[in-house]
Amino acid sequence: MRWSKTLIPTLKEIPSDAEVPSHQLMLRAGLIKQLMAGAYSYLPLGYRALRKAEAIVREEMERAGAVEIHMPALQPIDLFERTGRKDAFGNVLINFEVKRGDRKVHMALGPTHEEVITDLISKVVTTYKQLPFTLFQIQTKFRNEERPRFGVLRTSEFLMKDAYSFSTSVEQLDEAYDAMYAAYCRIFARCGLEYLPVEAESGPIGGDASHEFMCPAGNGEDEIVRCPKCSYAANLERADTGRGAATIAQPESCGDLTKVDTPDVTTIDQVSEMLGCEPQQMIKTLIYQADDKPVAVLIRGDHEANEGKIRRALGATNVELADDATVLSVTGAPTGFAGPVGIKCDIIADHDVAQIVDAVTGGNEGDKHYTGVNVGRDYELSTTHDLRNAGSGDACPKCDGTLEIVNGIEIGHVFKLGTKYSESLDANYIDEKEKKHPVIMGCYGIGVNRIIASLCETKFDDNGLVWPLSIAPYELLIVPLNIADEEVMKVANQCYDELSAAGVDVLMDDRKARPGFKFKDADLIGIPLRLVIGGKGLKEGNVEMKWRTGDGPELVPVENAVSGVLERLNERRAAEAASVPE
RNA sequence: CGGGAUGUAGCUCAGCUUGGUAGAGCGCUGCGUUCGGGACGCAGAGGUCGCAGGUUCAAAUCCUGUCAUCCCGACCA
Repeated sequence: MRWSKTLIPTLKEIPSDAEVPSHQLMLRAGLIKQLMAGAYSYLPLGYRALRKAEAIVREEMERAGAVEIHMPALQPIDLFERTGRKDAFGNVLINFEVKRGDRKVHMALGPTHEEVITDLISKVVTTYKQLPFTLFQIQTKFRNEERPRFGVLRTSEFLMKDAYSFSTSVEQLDEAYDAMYAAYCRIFARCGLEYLPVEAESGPIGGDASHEFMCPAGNGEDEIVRCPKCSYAANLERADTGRGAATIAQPESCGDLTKVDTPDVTTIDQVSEMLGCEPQQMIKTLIYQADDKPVAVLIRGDHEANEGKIRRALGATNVELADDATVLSVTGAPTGFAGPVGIKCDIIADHDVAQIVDAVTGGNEGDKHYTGVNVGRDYELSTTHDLRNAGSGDACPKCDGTLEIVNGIEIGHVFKLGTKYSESLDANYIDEKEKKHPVIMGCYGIGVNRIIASLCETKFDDNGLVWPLSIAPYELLIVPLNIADEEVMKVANQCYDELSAAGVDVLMDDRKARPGFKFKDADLIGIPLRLVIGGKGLKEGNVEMKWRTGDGPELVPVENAVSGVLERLNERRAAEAASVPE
């Protein structure tokens, strides 16, 4: 492609409404242009990069045995009503009514396709002989994000690869899951991304039923807990701590249990300020409704409760904070004054709670708190659990290391769904004995735009983008320094023709511009290899080659220009391929 | 949905406090000189100052409303 024939509107200055690196660079390098919050046009360079990522995703899906299909983005709303996800999605689901003759049709723009594909399967699969298989598609998804942000990192319309596996047994599901997991590792490695598979909250199936693939990045919206010493990594929701159950005994010396007045003071911060104590001296008492049974959950004041852990510790299927009426009936006080002393329901506590000597808790009476609360004397515990979010400094659950928290961008997610959708949408098969079973499903998503955005967010320097060869919009940039010089243009055109014919993605900067101008743009758009053809070099019979991040240019005789480029590109391709796991 | 900020030329911004002919740099067009890391000169084009009301003889500037964008938080199958 000749620069003069395409559209690459580079910007010298940083647009004022871009804050994170990927947003700034994608705008400056002319990859994208905003239409509205959360919706961007992809310009030629951006779209080429996106399509290269898409091609890699497609290749690896097929290599893993998945088969491509294409489903409608328009979906009837009743599918979401049948799975209960119309309410679950809430405002995120873009849905509307359209008129057709004298009736109205209520439809949604697909935020994902579990419903549609399960409905499809329910209509075409009848017997175990058809299973297992995995289908995938690469398609635009729509989600009404409450707050789109960070340029292309979080948008209301985005390109997603979504795959779904259909199995008759857990073993088949595991096989499909492992194949997708391996394919994801290859995809992100081929895309030149740093990635980290982390354990994720897996819902009712439990076990290692869900992994998120994260790209570590300071501006990532997700928090990852990981151990620098071993390979343990999990998202904040899911991360275990290496703490064991506490020994539960009344402290040897402790103060008296005292009830104090704390009018209208309900939060940890307010109480600690009024009573002059630290939050870690306090016990947060949260009243949860666990499958319709109220339970008091004790967490140290400075910690955050983790509902997934609470649910697992209680063996409950559903856990949510209790309403005010329940709180009143259990504690005898309005919300904000709950405490373990004399409470009228079961109590479970986090490990750290049992260690607190002379704790401050709610008084189970309006406008009252207790001080000097001690386990064994003022309330009883039989054991303790891990009920809170892990934090930086906690012990690793897998080794003797110390956990740290890093931010990341979620670029992929693999998930063992089980029969949630097949049951609600009647996707069944019959086994050898003609017995009917719901199909066992898995789902596997990749945000294709996020591959590009994550690269832009993590691979750049002061001068601009630094693409890996595999995703770069063009592999080679030919820069004739003076387009008025016939000899220069002759060589440039010849290289362009021959390299294009050899299958190289070539961009030639044929603009009438001064060399410095072209070099700046070349760095900004970050094409990996640069071939500079100038009058000075040609006099000596040379052209120049330079990698985007390499040291100064390398002189190569004109006659070796084409073969030199091909050699270098092949070497780089091989080097990039070498980092891809089997 | 709560909190904060910003809307003036394609981009970055000044002008607003104290109302009185709409500005700069970059970019763009033409001509000329240049030509190895965002050149220079000359001549130009380009803006209903986000939008709508109001106050005023007069509003980019003051007031009210509204819309949009960005940031923080809540939310995120």
